[in-house]
Amino acid sequence: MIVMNIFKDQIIRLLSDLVPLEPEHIRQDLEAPPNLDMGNYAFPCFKLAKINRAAPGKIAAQLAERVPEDPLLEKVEANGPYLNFFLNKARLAQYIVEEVRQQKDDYGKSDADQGGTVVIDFSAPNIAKPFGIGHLRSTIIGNSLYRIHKALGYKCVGINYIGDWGTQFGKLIAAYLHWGDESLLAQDPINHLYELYVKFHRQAESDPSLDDEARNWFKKLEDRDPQAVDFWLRFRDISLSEFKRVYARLGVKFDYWHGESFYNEMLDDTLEVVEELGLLEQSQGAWIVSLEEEGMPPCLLRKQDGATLYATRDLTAAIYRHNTWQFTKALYVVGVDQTLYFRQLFAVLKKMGMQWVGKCQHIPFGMIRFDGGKMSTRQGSLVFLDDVLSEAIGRAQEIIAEKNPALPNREEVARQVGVGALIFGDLSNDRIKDVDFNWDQVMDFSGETAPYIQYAHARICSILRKAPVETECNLSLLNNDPEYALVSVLSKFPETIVRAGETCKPSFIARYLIDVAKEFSRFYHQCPVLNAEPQVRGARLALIDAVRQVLANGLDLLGIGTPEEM
RNA sequence: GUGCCCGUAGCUCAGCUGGAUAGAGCGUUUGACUACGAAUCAAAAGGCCGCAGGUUCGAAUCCUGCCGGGCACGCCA
Repeated sequence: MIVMNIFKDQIIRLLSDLVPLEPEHIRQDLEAPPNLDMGNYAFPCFKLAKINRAAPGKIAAQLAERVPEDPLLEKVEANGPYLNFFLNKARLAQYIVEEVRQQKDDYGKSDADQGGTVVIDFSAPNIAKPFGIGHLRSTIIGNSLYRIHKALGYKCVGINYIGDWGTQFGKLIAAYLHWGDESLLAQDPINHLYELYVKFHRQAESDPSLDDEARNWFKKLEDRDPQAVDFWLRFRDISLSEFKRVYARLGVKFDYWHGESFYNEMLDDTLEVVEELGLLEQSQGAWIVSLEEEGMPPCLLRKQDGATLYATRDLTAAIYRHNTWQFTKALYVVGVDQTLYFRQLFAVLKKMGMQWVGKCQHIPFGMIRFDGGKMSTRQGSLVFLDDVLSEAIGRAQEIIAEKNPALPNREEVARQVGVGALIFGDLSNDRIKDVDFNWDQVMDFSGETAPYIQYAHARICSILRKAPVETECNLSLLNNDPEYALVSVLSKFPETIVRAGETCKPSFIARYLIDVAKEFSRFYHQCPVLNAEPQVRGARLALIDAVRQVLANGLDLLGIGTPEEM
C-alpha cells in the first residue's frame, strides 16, 4: 500500500461527486503543479469547460467553493483554470515519514512476485578486446534496470552475454601467430592482446589476405581444430579474469555468464528449425532469412564458408532464454547502433512463429565519443574503463585526504564515491543521448553528482550518530516550508521507481535523488536539528532518518554505494 | 541515396506522455563556516526551446517540410 494514494484517492472521490467525469478520467487529469506553493495536486478544468460551455477559470472557482472540507486537505483553491489541492501538511508528514521508517529498505518497492521474470542481457563485453568505457554504459544501465525491476516485484535474471565467439577470434589468432610474443602475453596479457588487435586492423587495410586468414582461423575454431581451440581458451581466460576484476570495482554482478560460445552446440538445431519452416534461402553463397516483406535487409545466418554469425547465436540465445525462464520481458541493453539489427532479429523470431517475441525489447543507448570522434577499438582510440575507474577513485582519495584525513575505511569509501560519480554521470542523462567523454566532467564532484547525494546522506548519518532517532515523536510538528518540501519529495519515490521501470530509464531515479538531496541541503541550512527545541528536534530526527533511507534506497537502485562518512 | 535518433542559457543537460511565469548543474559575479560536515547554502546575470508552416482553447512537447549533427543499411559484433 502506497500511502500517497490515500490522499490522491480521496481527492478523486471528492471530485467525482462534483464533476461529470469517471474517477479514472479524473485520476489521469490530476497533475502536479509546477511548484509547491500552488499545492500538491492540480485539476485542470479545460475539459469541463468544453462540456459545460463555460470558462475554465469560472468552473475552477465554482468547484473550489463546492469541495467539502476534509481532514486530509488543508485547502482547495482555484488558480486560473486550475483547481489546486493543498494537502494537510501535518497529516502528510505523519503518513510519509512513518511509512518510510517502517518499510525501511523496502520503501518505494512494489509487492514481491507480481510481475514474473525479466531477463536482462547487459554488459556483454567482447572478449577479444579490452574493456573500454564503451561497455560501461550497457553495464551500468543494465545493472540499474536489474535493480529497478527487482524493486518492482519482478524476478530478474541478469545475463552477461560475453562476446566470446566470432570472427574476431580468428583475427586475434592470426595476429598472434604473426606478431605475438609469449613473454609479453604472460606479463601484460590485456595490453598485448589489445596491441595485436589494433595491429591486425592496421595491417589488414593494406593486406586483405589477413582477413581471409582470420576467417579461416575462425572456421577452424568452429570445426574444433585443437590448435584454434587452444588459443581461444587461452585468450578467453585472460580476458575473463580481467573483466571480473573490473566488475568487482564497479560492484556489478550477473546471474549467468552465458556467452556466445555457450550456444555453439545448439546452433545447428536453430538453423534446422529455420530451414524446416521454409525461411532459409541461399543468396550469394550465404544462407539468409529474407525480410523483404518487412522492408528490411535480410538477416544472415550462415556465411559462404559455413561459419555462423552473431544473428545465428542471438536467435538461439533468445529461444533458449524463453524456454528456460518463460520471461515476461527480455531486455537487451545494447547501443543504438544495433537498432536495425534487433528489428531484424525480432522479425525473424516472429516469422518463426515465436509469439513471445513481443516481450523482447531492445533498450538502446547513445554512443560514447571521445574528442568528437567515435571511440574505436580497432583504431586504438580506446579509453580503458579500468583507467577511468582508477582516476575517479584517485580523485576521491585526494579530496578525502584534504577534507577528512581521519576517515576510517578510506579505500572503500573512495571507491564508492569515485565509482559512484562515474555511474551517476552516465545514468543521470537520458540513455538515448550520445555522450562526449570528458575527463573534467568525470572528475567534477560538485553540483548534480553522486557525491552530492552521498554527501547529504553522510551529513544525515553524522547528525544521527550524535542523536539517535527517538521512539516517540510528534511528526505533525513538521509543517514549515523546508520540512514540507522535503516530505513532499519523499512521497514521490514510489511513483518514480514505477516510471523508471516502465520506461527503462534509470535517469528518472537519478534526477529524483538530486531533488531529494537538494531539498535536504536547503532544509539543513535553514532548520537546525540538534539544537531545535525538544519536540521539534524529535520530529526532525525522524524526518532526516526518512530522507537518509530514501537516498540510500535510491542510490542502491542505481548501483551506487552510500558511505556513512566521506 | 534510404531509414532511425538527436537539436532547449557560453558549456553539459532536465522539462513527468499537450497545460500555469521554460528549469537545474558547471562556468561568471556577489554574499554565508565560533548552529548539526563549505564535496554545502543564498543571490545575480544568462533563452526567437535549430528554422518555417500546421493541428489545438493551449505546443519545447503532436504533424509536415527544410537546416545542422549522429547512427545504420549482406558475409563484424
